[in-house]
Amino acid sequence: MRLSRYFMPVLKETPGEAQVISHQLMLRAAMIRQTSAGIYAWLPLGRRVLANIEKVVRREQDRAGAIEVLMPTIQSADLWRQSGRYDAYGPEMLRITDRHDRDMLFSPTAEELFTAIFQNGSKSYRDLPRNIYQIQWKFRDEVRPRFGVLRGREFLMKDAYSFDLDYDAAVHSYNRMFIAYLRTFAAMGLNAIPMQADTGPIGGDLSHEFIVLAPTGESDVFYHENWLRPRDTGHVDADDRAALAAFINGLNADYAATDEKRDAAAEAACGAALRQSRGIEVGQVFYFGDKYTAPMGVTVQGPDGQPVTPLMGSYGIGVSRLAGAIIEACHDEAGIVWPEAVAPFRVALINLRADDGACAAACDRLYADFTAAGVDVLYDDRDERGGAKFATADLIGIPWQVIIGPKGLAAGVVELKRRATGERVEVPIEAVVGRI
RNA sequence: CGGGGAGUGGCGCAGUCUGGUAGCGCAUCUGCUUUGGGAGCAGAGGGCCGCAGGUUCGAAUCCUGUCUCCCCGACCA
Repeated sequence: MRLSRYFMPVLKETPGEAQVISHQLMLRAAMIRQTSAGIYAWLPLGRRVLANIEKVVRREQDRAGAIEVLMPTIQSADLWRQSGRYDAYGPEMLRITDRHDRDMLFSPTAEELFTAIFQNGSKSYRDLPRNIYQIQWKFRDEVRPRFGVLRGREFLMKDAYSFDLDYDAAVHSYNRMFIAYLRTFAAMGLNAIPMQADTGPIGGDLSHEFIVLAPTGESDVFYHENWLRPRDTGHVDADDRAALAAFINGLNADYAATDEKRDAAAEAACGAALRQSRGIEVGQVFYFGDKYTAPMGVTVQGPDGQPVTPLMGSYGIGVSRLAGAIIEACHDEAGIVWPEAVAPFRVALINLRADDGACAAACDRLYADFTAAGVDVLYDDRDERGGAKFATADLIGIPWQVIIGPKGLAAGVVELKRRATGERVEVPIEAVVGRI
């Protein structure tokens, strides 16, 4: 993409409405604009980041055997009356009336609809287990939205729902999502710690929140210092029920809990290794058995011909929240420092002298080469001074900067700068595409 | 929802107490110079001062109402 033709209105000054660093940087880097409290427009750069986060989430969900669907955002109140949540959910649920005065709502989560759709297509125990997910916008009418996309009212979320025949199988489904989550967050450059968690309005008796440590986080969290070291999940076979359970039980032997689930005895056992911090929740997994299937009358026919009520779990990842959470974890004084997996572009191509014919020609050629090689490149071909281009590239956090100026070009080299470390090396111009 | 604060060009702010032709920095546009870390000079454009009433000869400024946004708390993916 040529910056001279792009839509990327970066801000030199921080808007007064933004308090936390990720919110400030998302506004300054032209990722988002607020349209009302807790509701944001996603500009091109932000949209690319969202798409990249989705890509990672989708890859790990698919790998874990989950199947993607897409449900409506606007739902009828009927299903929610069946489950009893229409009254239980409270004012957080955005309620809408259509022209026929029918009660509708903007979905804050989708257990009811997934359960109904599942029942509609599943009659036999042979149809189990299944795990179905979507990546879709949700709305929760928070009393006080804040911190930009970390706590918006409208947010993009991956939500998955598992259906199993018995408790052991359901726990295996839970464990599969558990390890998929560890892999998902690790792939984005985050160390997300699974912590014993409250189940809230979803209900149920087994739940973990995945927490990214950050001083601006909203939750107080408590954990064993072992969690500061990221865990390797590469060797675990998620299809092996016993091995997976053993791995996850091993992880959970190290204490980690949110404020509501603190355990004085377990904390005492940690001794000096106990840590306290603030954290951002980026995902949560729940097991809740027949909480929805029973009241909604969902059954499949078992091997013996008798009806069986499937047991469920649900699994959320805050996709739009992750954009903010990653920035909280990955930034410096100059701006955002994107992990490669989610960066809006991989390379910022910086022409230091747009008025110099040789520089422009070399840049145009490199731009074509990068594009042909399938590398996402943002080409700063604006008629600006070098300093302004460096500041912009640093602000928006592109992992690699390829810098071309008249001096280097005369010697046949360009400069390659790594955003994360600031490290720069001179590379022969023909070699630079290969280096990335 | 309880408590606090704020709405003035795109962004950041001053002006409000004490009513009298709406200002500054950044950004934008034009020209010239400049060109390896947010350039300099000169000129220009852009604002029913959140909205609605009221007081007054006259309101960004005073009064009443209302909307919106932000912060602390309670609540939450």
